[in-house]
Amino acid sequence: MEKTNYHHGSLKEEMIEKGLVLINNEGLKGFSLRKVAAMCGVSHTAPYKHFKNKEELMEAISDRVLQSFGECLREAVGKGKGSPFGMAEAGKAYVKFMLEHREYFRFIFFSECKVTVELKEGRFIYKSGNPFEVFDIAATKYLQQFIEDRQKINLFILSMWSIVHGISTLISNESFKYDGDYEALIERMLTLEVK
Amino acid sequence: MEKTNYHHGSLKEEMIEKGLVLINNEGLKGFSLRKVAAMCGVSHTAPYKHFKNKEELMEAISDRVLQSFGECLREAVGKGKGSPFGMAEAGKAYVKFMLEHREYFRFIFFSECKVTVELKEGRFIYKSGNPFEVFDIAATKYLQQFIEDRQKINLFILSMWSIVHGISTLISNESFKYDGDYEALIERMLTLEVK
DNA sequence: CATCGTATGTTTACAATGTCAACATACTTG
DNA sequence: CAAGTATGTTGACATTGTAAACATACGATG
Repeated sequence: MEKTNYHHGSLKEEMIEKGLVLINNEGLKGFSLRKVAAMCGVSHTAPYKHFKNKEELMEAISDRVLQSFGECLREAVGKGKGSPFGMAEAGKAYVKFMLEHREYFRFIFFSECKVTVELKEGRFIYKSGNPFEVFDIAATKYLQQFIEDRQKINLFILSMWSIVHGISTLISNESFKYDGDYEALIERMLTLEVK
Repeated sequence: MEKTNYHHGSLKEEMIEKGLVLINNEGLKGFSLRKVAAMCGVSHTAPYKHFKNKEELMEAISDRVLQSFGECLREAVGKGKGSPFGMAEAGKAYVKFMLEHREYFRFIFFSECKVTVELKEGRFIYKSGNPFEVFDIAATKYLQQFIEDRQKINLFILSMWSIVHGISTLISNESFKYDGDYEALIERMLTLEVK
């Protein structure tokens, strides 16, 4: 349908899609606005009609990744119905996403990061869709059956997030390497913690 | 002693020192080889006589940071003599270092990272001085008294590293914020986990 | 339907950065 | 002292982000 070539038609969307491809191929370091523009067959300043600057493009891409990240997590927790280890399921899904999409994981957390959670006056504050959400959900769904102390639950949630985010960060950063199956290792780590 | 100005005398060392200053002042994003060179009052290519490239300079700076990081950790674990919570002490020290040197922490882990640990054939492999070392030390010092299963100890060590690295990463990255005292929060998180 | 304003692209230019090559200076060692 | 080497400088270039000025096409309006 596009003959005229001058107006691209859906550059904003394609910038995001090609951006995802570039991240996959060249990682965080290789990512540049000009490369993405070139991949879209467009001049290097065209993107500025759709994004204020590079950071805004990166945020748009991050949002896209975070969306599918969130979907993976919600689905994983949805499966484990009533199991007391709903938290562990959430944690495993978190790490699994990183294992299957290392560059995406690095991108959302190692570049300008939009994932923000606040613990304020004893309550977690975050935007819906934030990957953290899955732990909060799992906690309300399972953990409250065993623990009533709200503060203790918060600590547990935060610990779970920390541990899975920690190991994910270490692995995706190549700071930690393992000669076995990562998922099995995580499984053991998490059930050890939950005991 | 330096009159002649042409030969700096100790540029390599000063590049590292001024690099640390720059990281403190402008963080990871503001760090550039040319800026550090300028801070040393030297042309922008002079550093290439001492460092192969920017990355090598960053590694030298990282090494310097890792050294003081390691000292903090070893000291912290050294203090808690015989306490079963030696691991928690190590963990608290890890996070404390991040809290007191956020930009350094970000630098060593978010740029070209030299911190590498391998779990191979049931044993941790890492270079001496690696911040991970403190957990291994604490484990041999305290944990072995309570747990004999080597694999379980490994999982515990890895979990401890993950949780403190995770929360450190989240905080230094501003992904997690808390309206109270961070150190107290960590304390509660770790003792909750150790239980 | 013609026109004009606006959305969307292009060209050109510039500054910051990493890096290389050619050259300059000073230290050191025989 | 002379020569060679270590250390600095100058100048150049490619890559990148970004801004300004200009070009084109789409769509609403008369």
